[in-house]
Amino acid sequence: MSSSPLTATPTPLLPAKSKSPPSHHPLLPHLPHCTSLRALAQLHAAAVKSGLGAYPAFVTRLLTLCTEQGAAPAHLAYARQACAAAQAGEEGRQAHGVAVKTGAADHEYVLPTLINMYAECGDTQSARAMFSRVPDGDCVVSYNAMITTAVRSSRPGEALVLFREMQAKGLKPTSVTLTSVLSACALLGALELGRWIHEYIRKAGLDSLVKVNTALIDMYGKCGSLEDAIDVFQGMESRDRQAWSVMIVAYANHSYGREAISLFEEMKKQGIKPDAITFLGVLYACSHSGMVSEGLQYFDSMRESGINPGVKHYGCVTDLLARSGQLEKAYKFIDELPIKPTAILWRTLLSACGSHGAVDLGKRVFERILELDDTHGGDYVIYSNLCANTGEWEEMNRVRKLMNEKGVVKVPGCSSIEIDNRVHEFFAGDGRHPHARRMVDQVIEQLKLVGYVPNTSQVFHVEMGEEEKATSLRYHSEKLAISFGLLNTSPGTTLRVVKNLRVCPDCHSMAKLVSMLFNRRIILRDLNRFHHFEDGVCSCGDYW
DNA sequence: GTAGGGTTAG
Repeated sequence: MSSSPLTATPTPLLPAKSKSPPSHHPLLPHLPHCTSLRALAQLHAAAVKSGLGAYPAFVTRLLTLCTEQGAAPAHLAYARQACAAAQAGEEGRQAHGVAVKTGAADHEYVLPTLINMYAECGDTQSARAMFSRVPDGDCVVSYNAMITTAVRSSRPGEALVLFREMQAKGLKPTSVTLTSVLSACALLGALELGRWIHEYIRKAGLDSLVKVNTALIDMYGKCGSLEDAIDVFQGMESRDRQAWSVMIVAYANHSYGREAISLFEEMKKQGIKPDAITFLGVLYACSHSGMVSEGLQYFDSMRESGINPGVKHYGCVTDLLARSGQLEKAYKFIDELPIKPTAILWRTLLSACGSHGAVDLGKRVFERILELDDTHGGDYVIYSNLCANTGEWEEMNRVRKLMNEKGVVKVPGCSSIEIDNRVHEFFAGDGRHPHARRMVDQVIEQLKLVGYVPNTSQVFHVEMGEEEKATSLRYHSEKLAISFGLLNTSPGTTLRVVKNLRVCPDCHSMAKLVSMLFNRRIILRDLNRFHHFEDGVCSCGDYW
């Protein structure tokens, strides 16, 4: 423990978020009458419920009382929740100040809370400062807090580095560590590591915990191994809503719409009530399996289940309509929504215009997007590609010019491959990664040998004949084809490789081909994360 | 004290 706890007060201070608080806090006058910590907790809960939990004067007063009454570590948690909820960095700092005053700041229960609080307020630096104060040897929970934070901020690689560090120190991971690390694996598509963790979980006897199993299902689902996800799900003794939901999403991700839906029906039969996210999974499943009418029915049935549709549900319905080619209907749907449409909704439609070659509507949609958000590089790319594909060269040039004028930042598309426990990431237009070059070259060669034409995501369904199958396959290929080949090996050659490996015969043979090439299991998936690529070294090289 | 699920995207 440090003898000068004040040095723990972080600098520089984050500017306090200028959320103008309401002039009156109905619960504030009650605070002084709370004579027990329990009463304080209740009042705090009420404040959070009313949305005024982070009202600065309220938080300050709460903290003062906590101090007076000998703040137990748990009370800092109330403050943390309140501060995090409002991203109130300043009030969080006050909570920290209270902790320092009461000598609780270095308490083994308090440090993780502080780490988490700063992380949730976006102050990574202070979170790290707190972490560095954790003495070695008794810091599993603090590690957990850091790992969780990294995962939540989409930095799975960092989470894995911390996990390794923990192990090197001989710290025993808990179920919390393992669920977080599994989430990191899911984000990275790191199946081999995920399996290793699964083995560890079995040996540690943690494989009956619902949360752990849910994380496993999610990891397997996102890493391309649906069978393993099903195995875990079926092996569970009890399943809660979340477990059912992840399994539904896993099916959906693999384009098993029917299975996703029968699971949903089964879930309801067993008396588990779906929530908003379960419905998202169901809608997602429908839109990615071409089940338009079913999707619309489920959308309509949401209110009967007492759930109000949110933007994301609208997004799924837009996708459902647009992907199936009902572009005008999708346009009307967005236009007539009870809420103000977001750029994402229009973007969903724009992307479908792209795959359906609908320039005219695409133009209208593109304009709607620009009204809302003209900083998103992807919109310009999709629209200008659409123009190029339909021969609208003038329009294409205009868009490209516009893009330059606006100085839009292009975030490159990113794909990743796991080879021998190592996740490699590749970025659009960057062919410097040694594995990437070799792989793309070889894959292209092999594809040519079997008569596979690059850039053929549209070709898949053409040969199928049957209308329904054709539509269904188009979903697979459009959704699942990843722009692995954005690494152009020769001018004009774009290769697309399929993400989820067992959706259709074409995809399957692709996967087989790729794994034959390397004689080992390979996972391909797309990630849209931003990483730096310096001196020819991919930052993912350190992950595992 | 720390933990699991969610729309679009070249």
